[in-house]
Amino acid sequence: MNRLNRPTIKDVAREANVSIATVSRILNNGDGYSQKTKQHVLQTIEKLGYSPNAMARGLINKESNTIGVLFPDVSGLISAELLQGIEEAAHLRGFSVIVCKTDSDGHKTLDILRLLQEKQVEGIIFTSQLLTKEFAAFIEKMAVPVITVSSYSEEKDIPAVKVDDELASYDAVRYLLEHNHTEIGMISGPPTDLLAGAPRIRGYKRAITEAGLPWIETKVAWDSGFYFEHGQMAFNKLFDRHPQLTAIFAASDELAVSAISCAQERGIQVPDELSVIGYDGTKLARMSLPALTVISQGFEAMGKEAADLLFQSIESGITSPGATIQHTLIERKSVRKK
Amino acid sequence: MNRLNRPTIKDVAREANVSIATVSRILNNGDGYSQKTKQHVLQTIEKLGYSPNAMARGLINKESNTIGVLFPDVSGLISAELLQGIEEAAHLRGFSVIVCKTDSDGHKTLDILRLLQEKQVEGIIFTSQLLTKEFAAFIEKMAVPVITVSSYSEEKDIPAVKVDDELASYDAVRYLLEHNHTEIGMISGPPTDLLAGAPRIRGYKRAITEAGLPWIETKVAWDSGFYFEHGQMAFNKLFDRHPQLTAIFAASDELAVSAISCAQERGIQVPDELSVIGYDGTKLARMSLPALTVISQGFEAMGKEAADLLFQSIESGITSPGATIQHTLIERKSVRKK
DNA sequence: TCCTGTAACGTAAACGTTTTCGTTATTTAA
DNA sequence: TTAAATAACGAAAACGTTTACGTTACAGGA
Repeated sequence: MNRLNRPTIKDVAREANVSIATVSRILNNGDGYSQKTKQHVLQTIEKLGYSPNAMARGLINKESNTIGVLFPDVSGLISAELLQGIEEAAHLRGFSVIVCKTDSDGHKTLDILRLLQEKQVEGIIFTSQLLTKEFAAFIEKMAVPVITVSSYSEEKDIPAVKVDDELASYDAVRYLLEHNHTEIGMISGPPTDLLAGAPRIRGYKRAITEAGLPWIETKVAWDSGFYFEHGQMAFNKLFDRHPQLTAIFAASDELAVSAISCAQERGIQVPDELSVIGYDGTKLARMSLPALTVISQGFEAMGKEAADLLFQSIESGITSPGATIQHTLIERKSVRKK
Repeated sequence: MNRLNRPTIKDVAREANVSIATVSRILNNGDGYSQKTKQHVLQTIEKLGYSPNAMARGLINKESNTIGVLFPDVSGLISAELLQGIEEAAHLRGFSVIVCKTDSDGHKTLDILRLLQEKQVEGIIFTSQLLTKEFAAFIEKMAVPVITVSSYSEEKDIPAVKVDDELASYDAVRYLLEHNHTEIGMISGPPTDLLAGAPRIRGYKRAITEAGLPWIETKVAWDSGFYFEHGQMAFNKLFDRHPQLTAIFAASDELAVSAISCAQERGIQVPDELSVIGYDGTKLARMSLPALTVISQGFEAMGKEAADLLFQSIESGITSPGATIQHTLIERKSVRKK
């Protein structure tokens, strides 16, 4: 008996007067036993409360039925909605998901990868964080499929599931332009952020210049991130220099909501005097006041898609090509209609 | 060589001309080897890129270094913030966390428990869902510690980490009373919800009656849940019957935010004409407009506390007494100051 | 000198499974 | 009737570890 006093397949075999091979065959519904013994064994399994040990099983089958998911931070809506989709897809396949938080710390990330390797995960989903060459090399040695979500890799041939950030931003600003805005500012993430910073700024710039409007660098402002707290300073920077702005494109839902708050503080009405369009399309956008018009990434579906692709890789052994997810524009109440 | 061509301890031993026992001893820094062989073995480990197999290790040690966490739904801020705390605590102990979503489905929940049992998790955190006798019986047989969070069990002796919902609600309504409100309505969850419905209504009722105000049943309204979508109907029910209300206690952040939206729709100013106090204290409350005054449960800290208690149980073998978390009232801008 | 102690290993069993071979007994075909 | 096929099992190896136990070699004490 083990420490936990859990019955093993041996206990079942002994109790049922058969060999462990027979019990195993019945559990995996192979063949090589009569219906009578099957019933009998099933009954003693029930009687003893036996449950197979996935570690022993995995040891011999070389499978853990587990994947690992890495988030820089797990406390927000983006990770939550992604996880919802991932868990859903995993559960359908009988897989479990181990959730890890990296704190965007390279050292910790490597530690986590090492841990996941020891745990024999069969695949890895890497979200919202640059997959560096170092990480890629490590995972390469792990010899399990990876897929990045809302990210990409320094290394080629790592599949990615993401929206086209530049195009999505372009569409957001186009929408503003189509509603007769010409004084459009942007609250962005840091331009040094190659994942969600720079590309969105590029989209903004392209839409502006294509519309024949002057490209004015100070019309895009940012702080150090994409959270609500980062919005305030950026908003103030923006409006101190450009009080004439009539529209803002914010690079995240939280930044957009922050902008609305700041506007209100200055007595600027949204959307009457200032239109705001967000980016992400989390549940927060629906709950904003006024409800936020956004470019939606559809995180839950994205998570599901990523997991599905990962499982395809796991089963087929061939690395997925990835997928670019179609963003959508959801019209709500934060942009003044023309 | 295995399917993944990963080197095993045998490969290391052969390459280094020692026995696997020696390699194992070095890896677990026991004693019984010279510094010279240690260096040599470490080098060949590095050279081969060897990584121990946690399943084999766990099989013999009877440990998985893994806990399971069950959420009814994983897409919201509450689960996200809880998870943040849980993951943090687990990682410190070298544990991994498997996240499962039950969809509040009893059958699925049992399936998941079975799966976690097979995976040999060493503990279970059960959140925001009633731990029925059936579940408790199953976990009892698993012989691993459980702890409920924001919930409780039909069975005695199951430790719980939660705030005192009734008291917290009482405090919320007291706060409203102290700010000279006498016409106070409540947007609640369904009173049939024994976890977060009934107790919060009780707290409301107690505060009202203790203040000498009449208990009017129609002043508490609800729909089928605690989400943003559930708020609208409840708000309308409430205000159609009681347009004189000057304050609302909402049983969740989302319901509170929903109330503010609905009020705005009716041209009611918050907080000038209507004060709103929320319950939960997620990040959403900070981002609301006006920023939401709330009873905060401190989910991240709660998750951490629950995990810490669980690990104590795992290590000591004795079942935790649980803990009731102190709620706090965070004053922001959604309640009119007296 | 011989004995004892200890450092530095190696051998092999054990963990709980799956699976490849047997090995029976029974049925079927000729 | 007999040979061959098949159904219904059991024995044992294997998966990658840890660990109890045994063994060797050498140092030090008497």
